[in-house]
Order: sequence, then structure tokens, then C-alpha cells
Amino acid sequence: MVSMKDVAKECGVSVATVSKALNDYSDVGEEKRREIKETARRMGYMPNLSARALKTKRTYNLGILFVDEAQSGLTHDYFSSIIESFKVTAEAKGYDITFVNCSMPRHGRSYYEHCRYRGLEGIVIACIDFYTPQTQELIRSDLPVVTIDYVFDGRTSVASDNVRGMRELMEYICGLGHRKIAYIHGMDSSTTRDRLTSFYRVLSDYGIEPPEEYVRQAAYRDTEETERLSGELLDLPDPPTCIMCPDDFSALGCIRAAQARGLRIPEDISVVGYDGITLAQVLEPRLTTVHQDTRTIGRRAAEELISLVENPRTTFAEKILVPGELVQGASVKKII
Amino acid sequence: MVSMKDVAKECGVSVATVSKALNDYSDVGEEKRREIKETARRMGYMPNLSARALKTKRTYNLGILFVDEAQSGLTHDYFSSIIESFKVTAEAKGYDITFVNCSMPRHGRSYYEHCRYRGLEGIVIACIDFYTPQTQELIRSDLPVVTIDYVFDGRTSVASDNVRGMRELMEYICGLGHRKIAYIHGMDSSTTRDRLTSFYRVLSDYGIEPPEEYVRQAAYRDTEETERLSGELLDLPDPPTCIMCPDDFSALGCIRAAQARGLRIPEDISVVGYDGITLAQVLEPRLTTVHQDTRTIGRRAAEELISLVENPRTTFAEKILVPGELVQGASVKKII
DNA sequence: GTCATGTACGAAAACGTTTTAGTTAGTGTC
DNA sequence: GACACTAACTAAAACGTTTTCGTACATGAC
Repeated sequence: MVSMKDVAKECGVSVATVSKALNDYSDVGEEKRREIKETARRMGYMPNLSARALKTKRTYNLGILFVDEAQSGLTHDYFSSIIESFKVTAEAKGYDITFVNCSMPRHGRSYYEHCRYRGLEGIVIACIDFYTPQTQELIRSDLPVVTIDYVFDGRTSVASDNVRGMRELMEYICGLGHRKIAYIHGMDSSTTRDRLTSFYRVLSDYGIEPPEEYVRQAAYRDTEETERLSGELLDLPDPPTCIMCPDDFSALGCIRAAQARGLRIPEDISVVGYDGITLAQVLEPRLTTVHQDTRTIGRRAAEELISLVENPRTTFAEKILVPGELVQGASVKKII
Repeated sequence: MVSMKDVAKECGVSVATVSKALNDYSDVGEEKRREIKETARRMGYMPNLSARALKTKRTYNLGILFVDEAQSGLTHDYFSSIIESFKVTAEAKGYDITFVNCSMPRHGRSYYEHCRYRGLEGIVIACIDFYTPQTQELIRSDLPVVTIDYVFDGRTSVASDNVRGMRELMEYICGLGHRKIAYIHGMDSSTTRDRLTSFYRVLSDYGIEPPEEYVRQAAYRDTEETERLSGELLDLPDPPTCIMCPDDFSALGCIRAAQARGLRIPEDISVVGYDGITLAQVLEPRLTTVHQDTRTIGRRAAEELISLVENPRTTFAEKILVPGELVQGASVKKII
């Protein structure tokens, strides 16, 4: 690898001058600067990031902590899209992205320690159990951190506005005349709680009190469980007219349960999801859902994190809520 | 940050001794070694990767080049699973994974240059247009490289055995009595060519010559195009009894086309996909497909790449074929 | 006592940058 | 011609490691 020393020798100047020329310092002559830059290019000079980082303490490397409880990891449309958007934004600003190694207990390093070791300048945390000691250590650490869909005091978070999204979805459904609405909600999390809040609030606005058996719990993206619970709901003496699923993917389970009973969607039973992933648009009938703005979530997370990294003093923790968008598919029937 | 110097001072020894103790060199006393390690732990010492890399030229950082033509990036089940598996394997071996920044033309650095700059020790290339100058430069470079689903002379590649997978799928379908089989294949690539090869070969084994209009081309994962083409196939005067789709996801388009015409699957028309993603198992009816062993592909890619990195001399380029598995869903009807 | 051998440690160079604190030469002022 | 000032450059230290080559001392052989 050709280093500054080589360029310096070739140009007959000192290493310091090369460094300054390349970094556009003011105290180097216009002509020399051009010559040095040209020679560096011609010789295929590449700055050595390790050496630079050693001096400047800057790596331009951001970490992303991301574990899927279901081992499916990246195979999670919602989070994958967020990460993709985060990646694009960060890369455009000159940062690289590396995964925070999560299978490191072997080497006896915690998440936080590993981040420090790897020289990550900031971390975005998504799709993870926020309550493990490892994660908490990281969140409470001195590293810049942005959390996705999880609010921690004093930390910047970017979250989908589930309260508003669910409200719009519910008002749409109620507006179409539905009164018997079942909700198979996901496992407890702030996301789930927000959605439940709007679920109950809108029902209450409409003067509806849902029977206890209309509200069930399933793991997110678990089609089998949602299929089973949907079946139970459909088999009720007084079944709902609309079933809300934890997310778009698990809605497939609900659809199966309906099909197994010879019920048509939406004529016999209305089904809605949440997320607005591509799948929702290509099902027949198109699934009514709330599209979460993953692009904005990822982008904002990157912007905030980089701002935190570059201006540690002047940047304050913010709670950013990103609105979603109601997607009126064809899976909810209008009741008179 | 506490450095070796601090530990050395605390222990009253030299920096050299600390380094040796920590790295388990033989020429440091048993007792001192223990004391130094203990002190380092107590003081919260973290090795500085930049400094180490500067000396050793080792970063323990692997790159992953991954661009989805459709901007969907990580939202691609097949490749996402491979990456996930790659990540897990590499991390277990002490390596970190960083994305090769693809939006770098701004800074005027090619993929290869950026890899060097970032100090990536090896690159896995997946899901990308292999024929761009940038990619070719990287493949032909001096960096250890493993390609996924693409064979380049002198380079290690890991690929799904599409020839075998397609053969098994075709033999299964023909075995069920189908003779009029249409194939909407993906865009030209080695993957597509392998599958087409087996498609024609098995048909020929069965003495079948498919009419020209039974073989169409669509982009992978493009449900709309597959829906349109499926429609055309179904509207043919002599329609096929089975339609093979580019992949599981695009099969949704085929299913829509069938539903739109009031056709039932598999009673009126058989449909098959390829990939074996989760979606295939939760559709009703379950989709017949070939499950590609993404776990093995990712794991093998990581193993090979690391071997290439650690033993540049003794490791030779290999072409690894990973067999898939026929998934007998319920979307193909038995014809008498 | 001399010599070889081995063990435990340290000094110092090196890796490739950045940056501080000069140094030199040129320019203009009076 | 002395002086201050600036522009353009350099020397050298520093960042935190690793590693080579010592050195010092002890041990044992003769």
C-alpha cells in the first residue's frame, strides 16, 4: 500500500505537507496542492483509516444492534426496510455501517464493550429485547444511541406513531359500520400498548365495549398462532365482523382460518393487518392495513444519530414520532 | 480510555510486558501475567483496534456487498437469510460485518477502493449486478472474495444447486402427470440459466416439447408482471395445467391471476414457486416449491471467506454447490 | 572462575496519520 | 537597512499497539 511517505518522496516534500494538501489546509501553496493531489491519485494512494482513527479518534463507523427474537434476523420486512433506509442515509453522509456483534459472549465482551472495541461512533438499536442487561448497559452508556420504537429517558428515539396509526385504522373500520371488532394484538411492548390504547379509545368513542374474548394476544409474525386464535374467534357463538391481526404477515394465518371455514374475505369476515409491507398489496383481496413509514424512520434515525455524533454538545435527545398511512385495501367490508 | 500504558504504570512494568502478557506470549512470568490480566480487567482496559490494525494489518472486519436492483435492499428473503447466516457464522469466529458502502460515488471511491480504505479483509458479494465495472474491479482484485450464486474463474463461489433443485421439482411435477407445464422464468443470470437447463432437460426426458408461448420471462419478485403473464397463459386456447413462477413471492401474482378467473388452486391450475421462503408455507394452499438452503449457503460462504483471509496461500478457490430441498406443498394437483 | 544456556523482562522502533510549533524566505513599511 | 508580517513549508511528537533485539540475572557444566 502506498502511503503519504511515498507520495511525499515522489513530490519532494514532507509528509506533513502531503497531509495538509490532501486535507485542504490553508497553509500550502495552490500549485503544490494540485501537484500533490494529482500524484497521490496517480500513485493510487489510499488513506489508512486505522492510522487516521488512531490520531483523530474518528472512525466514521456506525453500529446497528439488531436481533430478531425469532432468529429470522434480517428476514423481517419492517425492520429490514428501516435498516435499509438508515444505511442509505448514513452512507450518503460518509459513514459506514457495521453490525454490532451479538454472538460475542464467547469472547466475553458485552455489546457496549464490543462497540467501544470496534470503535463505533454511534449505535442504532432496533428490533431487540430492550430489557436485557446488555442492552440496558448500552443504552445508559456514554455512546451516542438512537432507539427505534422504544423510548428511553434522555435518549433520542424514532418511533412509528402507533397511537395515531391505530386510531385512523379503527376509525376507518368503525366508519364502515363495524361494531364487532376483534383484536389479536402482539406481545407486550410499547408498540403494542400504543395500539391497544387507540383500539380501546376509538371503540369507546363509538360507545362500544368489546367482549373480553374479542381481545387476544399472539406473537408478532406468528401465522400459526394467529390462525388458531382467528379460528376461535370465528367459531364464537357471536363472532366478530372484523378481525385485526398483529401485523400483515400474521394476517395470512387469519386468512387461512377463514378459508378453512369456507368464509370469504371481506364478504363474510373482514381482516386487517398492520405494517403495510409489500405482501399486503399483493394479497387477494388487498389487505387493509397501516403502512408504517419505514423510509422516514430509518432516515430520521440516521440523521439524528449522526448529529449526535458530530455535535455531542448541541444536540439534544428527541422523541420523534413518524406518522403512518392508512392503506384502504379491499379486505374490510362496508356494513350498510 | 485506559491504555496499555496505564496498565503498565499500575503494574510497574513496561508496556511491552503488558502487551505480551495480554497476548499470552511465553516470555512473561506466570505470576506477572495473572497480575497484569487482572489489573487490565479491573481498570476496564480495552484494546485499541486502530492501533492494533496499524501494526498488524488485521481488522477482523469482513465486508458484504449487497445491492438489490429493486431498491428493496434487505427486504429480500432469500438474500437476507443468507446474510443472516453469514453474519452469525462470521461473528462466532470473531469477525465483524460491515456493509460495503454503495452510495460512495459522491466521494469518488470505487467499491474496491472503499473496501481497502475501510480495511475490510474479505468481501462476500451477493445479490448484485456482477457485470458493472465496479463489481468486476472488486472481483478481479487482490482482496479475498466469495461470490454467492455467481461463478467467476479463480474465485470461490457458493451457489444454490439450481440444476438439481429444478430437476427434482420438474420430476415431481411430471411424476404427478403434468405434461403441459409453463415456466415464467426470471431475468437472465446463471441462476436462471441453470433452472432453464433443467426445465428443458426433464421435459425432454419425458418426451415433451413445450410450446414456445409456455416459456415467458419476468423480473424476480415482480408480482404484477407474473400476474399479467399468468393471465396470458391461462387465457391461452390450450392453457398449461401447471405454471412455474420465478420465485415464491411472484407466485402471488400467479395466484391472483387464477383467482381473478375464478380458478381454484390446485384443482383448476397448479402453481409452483421457488425459494421456499416462509411465505410459501403459510399460503393456502401451501405452495409447492424448492427450499434453498440459505443457512448452509451463508455459513459456507463465511467459512470459505475466513479461510481465504487467514490462509491466503493454502486455500484454493472452490465452487461450492448447496443442494436445495423439494417442498411438496399442496399447490400441484395429481393428474390421474 | 568461565562459559554456555535459559528465563523474564525492557527499550525502542515501527505502523501511517495529524497537528503543533517552529523555520525560512519573501514582501512591504518606515 | 531594520523591522514586522505573512506565506509556505518542515520537524517532530503523538496516537496505542506489536515485535525485535537487547540486557540482566540465575543456573548449571566444566
